[in-house]
Amino acid sequence: MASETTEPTSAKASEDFGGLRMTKQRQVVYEVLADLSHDHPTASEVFVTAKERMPSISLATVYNCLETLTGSGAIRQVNIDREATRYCANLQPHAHFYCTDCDKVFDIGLERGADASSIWSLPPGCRVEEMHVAIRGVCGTCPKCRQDHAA
Amino acid sequence: MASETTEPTSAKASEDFGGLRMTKQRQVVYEVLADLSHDHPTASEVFVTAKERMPSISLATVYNCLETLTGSGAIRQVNIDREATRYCANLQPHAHFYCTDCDKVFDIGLERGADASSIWSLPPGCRVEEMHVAIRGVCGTCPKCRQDHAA
DNA sequence: ATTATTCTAAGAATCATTCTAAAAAGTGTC
DNA sequence: GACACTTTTTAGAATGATTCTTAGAATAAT
Repeated sequence: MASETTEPTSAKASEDFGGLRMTKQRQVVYEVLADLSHDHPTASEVFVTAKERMPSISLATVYNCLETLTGSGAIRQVNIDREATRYCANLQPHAHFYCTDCDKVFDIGLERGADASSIWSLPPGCRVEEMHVAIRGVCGTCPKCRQDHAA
Repeated sequence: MASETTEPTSAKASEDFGGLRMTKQRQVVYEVLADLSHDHPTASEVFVTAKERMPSISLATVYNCLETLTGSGAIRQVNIDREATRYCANLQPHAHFYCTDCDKVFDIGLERGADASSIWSLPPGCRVEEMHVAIRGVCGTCPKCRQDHAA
């Protein structure tokens, strides 16, 4: 697949994402997501913004790209209940807080030194691959909350 | 079931579930779920078993009942990614472990004394209503998983 | 007993997502 | 640069879990 002799050919941004081919569409989708990451956009929302930057792109392609990027570990899926899957370019371990009032999703970091899996009494022999923490609640004053997490 | 001493009107099992009317269908759905709770059945799976006990029941009614019971806090929803919602009669705080190998869902209890929400640095002023923890991995306990480990 | 309210049943509708088939783009080879 | 080959994109159809709708049944209130 990826022949790495010397690379005077086309610059391969693909190497950043586990050897997958970095097409223009994937680039656009990734950039849109990185830009909108705080909003945790759905596939449709990514599509809207991606289309502004590349009018020819299709929804199916956005789905394909999001799946490929997720598979390569470049982005993460966020599922809150059974609502449309949202996507997130934040790769740090974090939880998601869904405000039932303003309908927004916020990233919640770990307390320093905390280990999210150690509090669960997992049976011996089982191997954890992924952990998704979704917290529902009310964020209080929504504008304030948004400010607090804008960083 | 409900052994009230003096009750002029009809006995209300409803009082057990936050004042909602305990119809026969809701009763059946709840009992099915309590019986199958370890399996974390989907609505369709609940429907199959409920239909054995009450052949006239419809899928839409099972959905309605599950929603009502969830709303009253008698049962809980379990969502793993965007797969069909599963239901669970275990009301203790617990996480769900989804084995990607054997496709089963297990309840995972908290380590004693642990507090699931204290490890997250939640912004001040926000109120947590619910917390869903989904862990993906390989359970290593089922025959299939043990076989895969050996291989 | 009569009326009002809530619940159930069956099927249609919805909507996010996946699939399909064909065209397009990229890759490697001469 | 033209050729065969693989991967990706596109557009629309298909899928499947869930929700909606409407009429009729059951239950509660008057």
